[in-house]
Amino acid sequence: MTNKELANLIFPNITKTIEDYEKLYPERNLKEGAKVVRFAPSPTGFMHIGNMMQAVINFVLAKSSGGVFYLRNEDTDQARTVDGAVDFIHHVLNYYHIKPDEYEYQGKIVGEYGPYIQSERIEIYHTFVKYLIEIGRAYPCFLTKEELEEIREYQTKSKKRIGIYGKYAKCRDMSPDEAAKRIKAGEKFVIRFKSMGDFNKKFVFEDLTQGKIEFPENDLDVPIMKSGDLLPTYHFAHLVDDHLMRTTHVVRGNEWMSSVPLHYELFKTFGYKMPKYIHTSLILKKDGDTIRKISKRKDPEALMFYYEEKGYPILAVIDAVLTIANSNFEEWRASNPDKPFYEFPFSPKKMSVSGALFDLDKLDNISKNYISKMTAENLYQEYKNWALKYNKEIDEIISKHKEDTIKFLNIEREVKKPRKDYENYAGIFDKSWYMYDEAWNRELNYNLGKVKDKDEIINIMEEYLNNYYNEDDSQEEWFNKIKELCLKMGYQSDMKIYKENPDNYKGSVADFTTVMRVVLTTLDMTPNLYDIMQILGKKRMLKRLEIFKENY
RNA sequence: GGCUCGUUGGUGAAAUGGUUAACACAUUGCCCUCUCAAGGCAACAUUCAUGGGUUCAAAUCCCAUACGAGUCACCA
Repeated sequence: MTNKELANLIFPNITKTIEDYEKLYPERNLKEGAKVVRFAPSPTGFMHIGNMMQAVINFVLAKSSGGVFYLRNEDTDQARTVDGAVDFIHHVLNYYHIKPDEYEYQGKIVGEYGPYIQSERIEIYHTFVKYLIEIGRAYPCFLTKEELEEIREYQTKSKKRIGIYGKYAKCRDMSPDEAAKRIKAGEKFVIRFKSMGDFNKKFVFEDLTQGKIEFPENDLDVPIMKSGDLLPTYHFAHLVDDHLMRTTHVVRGNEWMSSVPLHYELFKTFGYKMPKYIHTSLILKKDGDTIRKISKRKDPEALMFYYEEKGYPILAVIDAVLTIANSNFEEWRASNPDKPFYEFPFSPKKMSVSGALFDLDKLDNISKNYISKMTAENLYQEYKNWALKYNKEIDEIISKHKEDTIKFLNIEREVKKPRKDYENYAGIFDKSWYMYDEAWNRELNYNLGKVKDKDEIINIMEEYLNNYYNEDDSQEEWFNKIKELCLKMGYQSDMKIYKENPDNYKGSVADFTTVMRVVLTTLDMTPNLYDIMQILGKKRMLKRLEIFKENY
């Protein structure tokens, strides 16, 4: 029996050849320098921040070069597939507006190079596997789990390199006749690649991020097709798909670096041009004193749910990711504050080689800046969208008081250096609840400062609200009146004079306004009091005073 | 254990043999100020994992050591 006959025995229904596919998926007709990239997650878990980084890098690479960004679903591990993972990937890409040009979802294929779901490409893989068997570069292997375990144990004990190579590749030189006999007898087998590499020889590989790296040649006979569902392994699918889909740049996690020798040999065997590689560093997490890989289980911020639930602006998350991904992004952003992120000239060489800690403080900072630059209307809309999804009570309140909410959000906003109060939408209500009467049915804790005497406080408030406050006053008039009353009641309105002789007064104008602020909001730290009073109006302020009388 | 990569402050990092080791975040202090936020001004690595070497000169080049990471599945 020949190899060809053996191949036919294993794949009796495969009639196409690899040349057929070559014609079916021709070279893409793109302008010089256009990059074809892919985001190829496996649905074995929910999309996390590391995936996000790759998606963003891919998107930037494609957009900035006039290329193609496609999404491929790597679902060859059927056993570990997680329900909802695929939906979530699409949701995230949509939510962040980093949509692929080509994809396949809910039965719809967009693009000429599909199917884009690996489990639907099984015939294609089989064609390529069949070809390898025909030319004698792949073979069925009948080693059982137990036998493999034995080999590994022996190798470990005798300090040999671990893996199926050389004399350990027991089925490598089996005659096609025997293989056929065992297949016909119903024995389980995988297809292994027959490596011709020499571990003692080296070759140089160039990674776009890390530069030239010297590797020993691959000499492992790695499985390329699994026994049960006959799906390809990652390595083989990578070869077939990235060749046929005409990928020019592969962005993938650093954990793939060590399979480069295998991939190199695979591409060489078929005579295909290898794509360029950008191996991204891991995202790490500081856990007490140790630094480790960020964990989906332990770190809520690892999963992309987190940022949406907290209500971080999408562009803030993307900027934070790019800040980690590329060391000169921050500088670029500083000089191009209004450009879309995908115009950033991403340079793989500027990627950090070692893993980076994902810094939530940095995200907060970026996010505060973004939110501070939104218009109040815009922020209200985003805030409402968030509340609609994650907090119905807040949604109800802010919808009912839309005008006041926008006014409040606008305090010290339309100025050159706006306030930076909020890092995400989830945090807004905690910093504005006191503006809503409905929210006052909580346990009240008045954060008073120097002046704590209840009668004195009531005295100040009544005097002020009844005889001084006028809602038509400008901020300057408002403050002059406060100073006037404050002097009259034994406080000092001039901070400099006060500081010279603090003992001569009941307090300063700051202590005086703190009383008002706390009665009206319970807090000693709020945005501009004048604006808050304007929004509240006299009637509600009097009501707040009543509440104070009852609760303090 | 084999292979590969890495190690600059609390964090992200710049510097690619040449005076005081950029910048940003965080932290702390001061100023401004009705509080806060913002802003302004400071402080924060006598030193670039450690030890040798090359050089007039090293965080930068070489060697060794230590430590860390990834990988070594019919998982991706």
